[in-house]
Amino acid sequence: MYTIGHVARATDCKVQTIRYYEQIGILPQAPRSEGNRRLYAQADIDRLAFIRHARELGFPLDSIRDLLSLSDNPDQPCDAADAIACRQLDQVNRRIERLNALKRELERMIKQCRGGKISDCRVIEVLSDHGQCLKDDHQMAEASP
Amino acid sequence: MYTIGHVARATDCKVQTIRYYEQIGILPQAPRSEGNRRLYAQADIDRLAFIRHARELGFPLDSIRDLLSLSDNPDQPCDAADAIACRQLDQVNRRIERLNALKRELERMIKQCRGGKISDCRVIEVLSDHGQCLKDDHQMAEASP
DNA sequence: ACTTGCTTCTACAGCTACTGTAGATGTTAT
DNA sequence: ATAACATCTACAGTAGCTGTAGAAGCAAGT
Repeated sequence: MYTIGHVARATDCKVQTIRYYEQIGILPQAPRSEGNRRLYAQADIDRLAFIRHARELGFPLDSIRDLLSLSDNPDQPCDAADAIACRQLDQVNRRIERLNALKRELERMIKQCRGGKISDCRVIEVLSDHGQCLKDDHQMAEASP
Repeated sequence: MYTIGHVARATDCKVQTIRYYEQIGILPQAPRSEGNRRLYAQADIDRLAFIRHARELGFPLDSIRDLLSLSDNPDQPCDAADAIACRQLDQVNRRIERLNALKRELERMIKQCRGGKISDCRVIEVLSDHGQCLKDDHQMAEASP
């Protein structure tokens, strides 16, 4: 069993954040020692590491709750899990695409920079790209019944 | 020139959020109409779209400010821009890697699900992966089974 | 046993990045 | 001209932490 401080160090997460996660129910209530200290097992560390990574990737706690429900209830009806997984996969794919666009632009800039000058930075254009993700204003003419 | 409502619709961003961004200086003070309404140009829409995408990807406003400074000051010393771009590129690469790990696991689950049962969901393991990103505590103890 | 020093405890205030609401005023369609 | 809606300012509230205060637990050295 690990102390909260150990868990915090292992996951690069603030002690208060761990207590906060327990409070909002995304981490289980930790059992306590004689002296009322929280005690954690490896599984708790894994769960917390998962939460932290997902948060850093920009997932809101509600999505993370969803994802965790997949591993918390491995016996739930398959189509429910499938729906959650598909929805999340969709999100993940979109994120990867946009990150790749940003990555390419940053690389282009760095390369150009080595050559001497930047002067034309297109980071904005790269992520503000109207074609692939925005309002349906201009693409709803496609599929009407 | 566009109204704030138009900009909000074009970028899928709340009107109040736009005013908030102006207030904290990440968007410029918009010029006003006769009747005191804010007026925006296409460049503002692009900038805002960029900010929104970056936020969705989990970048804090401070990082976004940094990125925007690249396009705001295209004539700044190259090494400063280079440092910012490299730092951000690094972040981006790490995010992409982790998202790919999550993607693979979600795909595995969905595939398995189509086959009938999930029962072994490893989303947590996938993102809590101690080998590639966490504290160096047990990096060396890894060799023992 | 005592003291020093660190960790953990609860409780609560403060922060970032929004989001919602109230009440007044501007703009547009009928 | 009047209704309906958009925008204005100002401020309160929310999510997701983060910091601080003050008390209590615990481990090491004397």
